[in-house]
Amino acid sequence: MVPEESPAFPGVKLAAGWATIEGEVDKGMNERIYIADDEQNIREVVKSFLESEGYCVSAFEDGDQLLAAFRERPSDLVILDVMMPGSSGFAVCSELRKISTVPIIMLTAREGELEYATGINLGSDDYFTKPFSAISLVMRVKAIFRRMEFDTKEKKTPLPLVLEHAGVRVDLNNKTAVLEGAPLELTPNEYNLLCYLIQHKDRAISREELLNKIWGYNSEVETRAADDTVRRLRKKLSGSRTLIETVWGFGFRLKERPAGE
Amino acid sequence: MVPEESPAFPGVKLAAGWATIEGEVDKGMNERIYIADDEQNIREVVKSFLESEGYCVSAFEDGDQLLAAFRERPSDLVILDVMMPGSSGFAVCSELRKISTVPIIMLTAREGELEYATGINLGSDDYFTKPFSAISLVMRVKAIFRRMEFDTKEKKTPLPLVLEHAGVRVDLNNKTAVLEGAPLELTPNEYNLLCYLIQHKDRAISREELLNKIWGYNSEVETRAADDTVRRLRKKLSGSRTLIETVWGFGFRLKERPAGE
DNA sequence: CGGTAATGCCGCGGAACTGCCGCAACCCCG
DNA sequence: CGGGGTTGCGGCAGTTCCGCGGCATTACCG
Repeated sequence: MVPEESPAFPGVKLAAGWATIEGEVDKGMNERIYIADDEQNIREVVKSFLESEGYCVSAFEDGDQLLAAFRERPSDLVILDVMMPGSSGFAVCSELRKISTVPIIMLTAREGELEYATGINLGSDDYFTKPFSAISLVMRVKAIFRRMEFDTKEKKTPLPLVLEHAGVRVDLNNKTAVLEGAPLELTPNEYNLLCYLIQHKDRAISREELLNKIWGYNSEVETRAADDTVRRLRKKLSGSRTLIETVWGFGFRLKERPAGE
Repeated sequence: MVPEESPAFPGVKLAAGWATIEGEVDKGMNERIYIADDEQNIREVVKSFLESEGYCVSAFEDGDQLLAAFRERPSDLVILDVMMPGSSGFAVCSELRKISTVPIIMLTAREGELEYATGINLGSDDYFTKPFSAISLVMRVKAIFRRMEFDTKEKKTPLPLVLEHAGVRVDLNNKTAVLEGAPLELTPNEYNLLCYLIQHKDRAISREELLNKIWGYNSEVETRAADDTVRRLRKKLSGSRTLIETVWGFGFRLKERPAGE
């Protein structure tokens, strides 16, 4: 990556050393973050830092604008200054909490402003006292997203821990698959595909559905990508009684191979 | 606008009309929760939040009172501060574990990061570092109850004081590890990691889970940090029958090396 | 206040994975 | 039976992921 100049701070190199706080490049995750602060400095430096980590950031001059934008289109995380013209950060926080459980980070000028919240934050997930380190803030943001992802992942763990179909057994706990007793080496995509197919066995599933459920709704892959994974999965399942049929012009369907092949 | 004061707790600001988290409706379950914390703020805020979610909450100023109440009438979940007058949260946790398998959530200040996973090893189910989000805590509580409901039938074995796996023995009392009779020199992180892996042997564990459970929910380390500790632990375990597999694109899994070689 | 251990981060190189391309085979339908 | 769209296949290249050595910082300790 070529060192890029911050538009807000000419002469300040973003990529020199700290732009890549994590070796990760933009993965296209693009969680959206709203930030409200009346100080232009703070807005822009925080925005720059977060954007360099791949987040989609919108900055607002006061909390009311942020609130309006949030009602229009919610974000995945909110950063609020406490001291702002118009509604205070606390008020905005409360308003947000009426309509959402979005994670909120509060920024405050003095330690005392949050004294009542020592140890706990009522509505916000965390708070920072100015002056704060932009890197720390970025880390905290990432930690919050990490925790959220873990929570949601744990939450949607379905009831059956073991899927089985025609000699193929998939253990959701181990993330392992077994074919007639022999372990089956599957890549992540193949594994997810197999799970989804078994959970919807005997049902015709469109390519569109597969792409949405396995590759994600905002995936940019082409339709044929599903074909490839199906093909590779078929190869590894060859010889078993599990069969992935093609539904011509539509998608696929998992069936059990009839006895006399 | 100023956030309303909680009628029950003057000085503690609560937003009017908190949206029920996840919009779930009160099912009238009324699970009972005990919480012990010497800070009144925390007690009352947590109590309010949990009660607004339909739980029956009792708060105690220290762990001994909680313990006494628990012996009198057990609760369905316990929240323990680590730093308290009288018995520490860890001590209370151990005592509780002698008589019950009740889920326990530990709270601690951000300092003392080395003992992050101590609570986990003592049998607590989760670990929060202050400051934490009350909403996150509530979500965690709900997740625990959700999981409990799922494996009600599954009988939890009382937490063993010595973990063993494929020639590796870990003594939770001494915080020592032995490999085939020879003492194993482990750093704190390595020790905690090994404990967690053995306690969840054969299960695929994501990096997020490792970071959350061992480094703490508010930790700011990068995900690759887990890789490093795994690597160093692998090195010390090389030559044993204990194997830490990598689950590509996900995390790790502890297994026993097959007989061959 | 130096020395040692522990820990996390960086960058690299290899390996695994994955989407895409072109082509041939296939299917449906008139 | 022929044509147009669809699907399967081998190969390929770009991307992502992971383990490793090395290094800087921090914590611990005498």
